[in-house]
Amino acid sequence: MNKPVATSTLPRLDESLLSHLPPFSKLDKRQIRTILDQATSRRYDKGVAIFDEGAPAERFYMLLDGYVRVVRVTATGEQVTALHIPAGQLLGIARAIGKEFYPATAMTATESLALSWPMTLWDSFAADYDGFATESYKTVGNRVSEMNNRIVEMATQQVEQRVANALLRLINQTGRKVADGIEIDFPITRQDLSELTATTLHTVSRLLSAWEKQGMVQSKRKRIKVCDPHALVVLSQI
Amino acid sequence: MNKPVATSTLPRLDESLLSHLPPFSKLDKRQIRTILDQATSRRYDKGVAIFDEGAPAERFYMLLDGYVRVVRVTATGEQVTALHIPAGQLLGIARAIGKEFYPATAMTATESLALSWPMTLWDSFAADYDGFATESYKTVGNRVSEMNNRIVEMATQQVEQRVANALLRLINQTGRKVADGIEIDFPITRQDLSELTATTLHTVSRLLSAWEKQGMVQSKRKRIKVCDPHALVVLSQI
DNA sequence: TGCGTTCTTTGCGGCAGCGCAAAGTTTGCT
DNA sequence: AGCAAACTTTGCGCTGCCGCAAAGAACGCA
Repeated sequence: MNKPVATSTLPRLDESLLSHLPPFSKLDKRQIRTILDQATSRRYDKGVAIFDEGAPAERFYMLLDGYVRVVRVTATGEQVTALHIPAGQLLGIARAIGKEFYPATAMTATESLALSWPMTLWDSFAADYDGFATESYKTVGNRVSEMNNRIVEMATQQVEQRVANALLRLINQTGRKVADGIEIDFPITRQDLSELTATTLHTVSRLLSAWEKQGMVQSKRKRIKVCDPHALVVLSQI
Repeated sequence: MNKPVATSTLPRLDESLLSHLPPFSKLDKRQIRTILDQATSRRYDKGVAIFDEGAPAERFYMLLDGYVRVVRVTATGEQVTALHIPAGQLLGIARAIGKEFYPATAMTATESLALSWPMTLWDSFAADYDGFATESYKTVGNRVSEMNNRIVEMATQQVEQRVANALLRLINQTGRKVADGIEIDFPITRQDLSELTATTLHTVSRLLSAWEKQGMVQSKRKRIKVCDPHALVVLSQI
């Protein structure tokens, strides 16, 4: 779990970075300027931790580019991915749920770019900026819903259905239209998918092979393209 | 899913009902009086829904007595219990996570008593009463943590360990010391336990039988007593 | 007290998916 | 180009757990 090397406050962040994102979309230029001037911008390599589970929640983040996996590690060292977070969302908002320590590790799934602020600014943002608190709580709400869904899924569905669901969620969140299908637009391994669906990389590999034979997906190393989303939906709803 | 019959505002609610509960503990007598005067008190039979998944989130609740299961029902009618909520906690606080509809069904596990307020009061409570909002968010945070734990558990542990964990959680939350062990102080069936741990009542029954033979638990109809919690801890951590 | 309902126990067969193993493929590095 | 590391595929045997079934035990009600 190697930390990123350099912290850099870019000379001048453009206001358009934030102005269209929900937690900030109600603010005027001057407010956004202020917020940006307080922010630290940092680039992260792929596969590094933005913050670690259990560490003091000293900063909160806005993911500007890339994808982040929210991961928990078990006593025996296995990783379980709780969520995928796409660009444009807040991250590490422990303060919004009254936590002083990060409850999970945030790991970049691709090279990523994020702004961050000291957690001490959280309360002033919430107080000063209209809609900021509300939108943050909505973010929490969405994640709660997603976790809820995953619990139900894992409790009631078979591996094949869970993997189908995970793929569908991924192409919904982060899908990119290509020639003959929708591709997950970041590198994702069989291992990653297995950690998302509580199975093994072997089983995922077998499933993808089978689906490929049926023309539902196409995959190569770290790339998965869904050709027939509808077939997956059908599969997932058995 | 039969609804409770009678709504009754009791003649005079005692302030001590709320004064020691975290979301209200920082308030003075006059404030609590005001809050109580706005509250509706209602008794619920065992096994009824306090509110239903998907319904407009029109009220929020404080569970004064009893136990509530937070349940989601799948397309095929199976029930999955996401959480158990003991007395003394807020319930149905959809507003705290920016939701307009209840994300799950709250079902009483025992006869219960709850106060409730119209959701329109949520914002004024948050604005007027010191600590109310913060404590509510902490409640959300704790539930997020618990859900997270359940996801990890279901992803990595075997049935035996999950059931052991569920029992331990139940005796921690709602355990009552008795002669030679700790008893879960509300009626819980094998079926209930299986819905908590994503398995079948048969498997739960078999496990309890086996554990009883080893002297770790004692159980009768709807009652489970843990005699050797430590042994369960050991089991759950394999 | 007797009867229906709800809950629990136990046996048995089957199979989904895991664990292990080994070989094949792609990528990055020097 | 050549090698190591990372990722993927596939086969095979095993087993934990489910599904089905059926009987037994406890409770609630008339």
